Amino acid sequence: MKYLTIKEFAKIHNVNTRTLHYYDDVGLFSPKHKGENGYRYYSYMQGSEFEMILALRELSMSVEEIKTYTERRSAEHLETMLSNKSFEIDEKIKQLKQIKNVLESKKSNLNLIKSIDFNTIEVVSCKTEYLFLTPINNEKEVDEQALEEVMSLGKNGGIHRIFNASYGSMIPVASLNQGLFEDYSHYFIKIQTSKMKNRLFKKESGQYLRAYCVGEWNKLPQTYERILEFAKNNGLKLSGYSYEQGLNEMAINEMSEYVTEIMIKCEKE
Amino acid sequence: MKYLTIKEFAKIHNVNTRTLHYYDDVGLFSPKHKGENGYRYYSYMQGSEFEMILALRELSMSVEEIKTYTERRSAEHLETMLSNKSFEIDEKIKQLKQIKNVLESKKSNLNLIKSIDFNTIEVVSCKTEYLFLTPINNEKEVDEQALEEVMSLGKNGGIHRIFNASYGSMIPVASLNQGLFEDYSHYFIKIQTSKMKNRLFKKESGQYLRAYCVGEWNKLPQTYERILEFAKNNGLKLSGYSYEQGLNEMAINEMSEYVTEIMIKCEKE
DNA sequence: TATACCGTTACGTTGCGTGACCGTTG
DNA sequence: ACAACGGTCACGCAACGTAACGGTAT
Repeated sequence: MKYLTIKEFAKIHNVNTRTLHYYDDVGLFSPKHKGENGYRYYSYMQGSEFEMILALRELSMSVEEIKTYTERRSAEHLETMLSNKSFEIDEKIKQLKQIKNVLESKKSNLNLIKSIDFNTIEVVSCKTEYLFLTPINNEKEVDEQALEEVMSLGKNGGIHRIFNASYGSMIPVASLNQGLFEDYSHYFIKIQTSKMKNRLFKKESGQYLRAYCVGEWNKLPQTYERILEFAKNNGLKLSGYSYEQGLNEMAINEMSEYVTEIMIKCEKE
Repeated sequence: MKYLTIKEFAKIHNVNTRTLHYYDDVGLFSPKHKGENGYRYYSYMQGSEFEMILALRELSMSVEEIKTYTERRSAEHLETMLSNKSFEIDEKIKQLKQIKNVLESKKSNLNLIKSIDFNTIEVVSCKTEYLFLTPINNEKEVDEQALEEVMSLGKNGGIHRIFNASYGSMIPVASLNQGLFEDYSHYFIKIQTSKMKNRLFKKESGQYLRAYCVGEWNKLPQTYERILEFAKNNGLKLSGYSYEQGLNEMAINEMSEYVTEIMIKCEKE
């Protein structure tokens, strides 16, 4: 039988020779023969075993895991492992698609922002949303348990985070009416899920007044004044909270370009 | 404004505080404020930036890459990056699907093997296959260039390897007819691609005699004798090469269970 | 005062990449 | 004699995890 030197074998399988050294050292994959000179000689046939190892590596199995598998080789063992991996691949694909969705939505958001006239105040209709709230400035504690649950929700898809969440803050309309434009009562995280509704704050569907504020936080009071005037002129009754949300933090370098979206529930009087 | 301590922030985003320390150290992501006591205070609003970083991390971008991006923030920059990442995700998904196919085929192979009667010799029809050959025991060199090309082929899918390849060896029928059952002339790697056909060895489609050999290599000569007798008794003319291939290396612990599949082109005389 | 936080070292981990240095092979 | 291999150290890398030790907030 003809043997391949380490370099030949490495080239065929497109890995660094160091990888073969390493796998030999840790006992994951060793050459069929070692010469008296200490040289490693690989059989051509070892290729399929090695490619299998590389495939498992590609599925981000650790060397240790792959090793324990190869050491207890058997048909059933292999079969269950293959099934598990198949399943995991599907999960991973789901996860990637989810992240892709997030990125795509960020992208379309960017385009949306381009076309917005930040001076216009409009009334738009919104669907119901669910928010995880953190109260500010009072004795109430964060609902730790709810937070746990929100986190564990994501785990269903192998993701234990809330990539797509948007973050914002709320001011009660009552405060606005008193001119207290910085009386923030809560921070919120928007949760996009159909489950767990009962443990989250429900942002009602309906008509919302929408305005924008460009620049630093200190420009917000002026915007609120404009909003209140607009509501008055158009016979709109505001209720609930004002929801503030940054739109483009990821696309700007200076706070002067920062765009805040403000939404407040309203009704015709 | 209310700030979150490092632990609170870490909990919300489901990371270790050390990660936040680290990101602060390397300048990727720092708290909005530092107290006189040196404490890190994160603003709630930093959440969406941080989640973005986590999303990019999930796409296996290095900290350095993410950093260079966040440092040169701009709408176009963000947009092209998002587009690139979207594309890469699709590639990654393709790759995962490919690996999954490999695993699935290994699995069905396992089941097939279970149901095979290794004593029967049969004539079956095969499709054309393309093999990358390495000559044994003669002056001819490996076709380095062809190997390069085979390797680079895979790169089209982001994969630069040939996971699903099966490996085997060949004996000329002429040698078999002379009783030279160990006169191996080539090793082969089966390439499953439609491209590059002209640089690869073509294993013709047609009728093939198929036999199995269970156990060590030294059992092969006996199998070849049975094959030759079978061919004689059935008026079959063998031609070309005998193709030997291991079927279950990954599922066994002892060579005594090793199954070799032997295929030889044949025609009715 | 207790204890649960915070901070800063600092060492360990995985899976190799990249030498350095020296012996072998053709 | 030569280059081009091979071998064995051995150090370095990312991206943190996990203490260890001591200060701070409540």
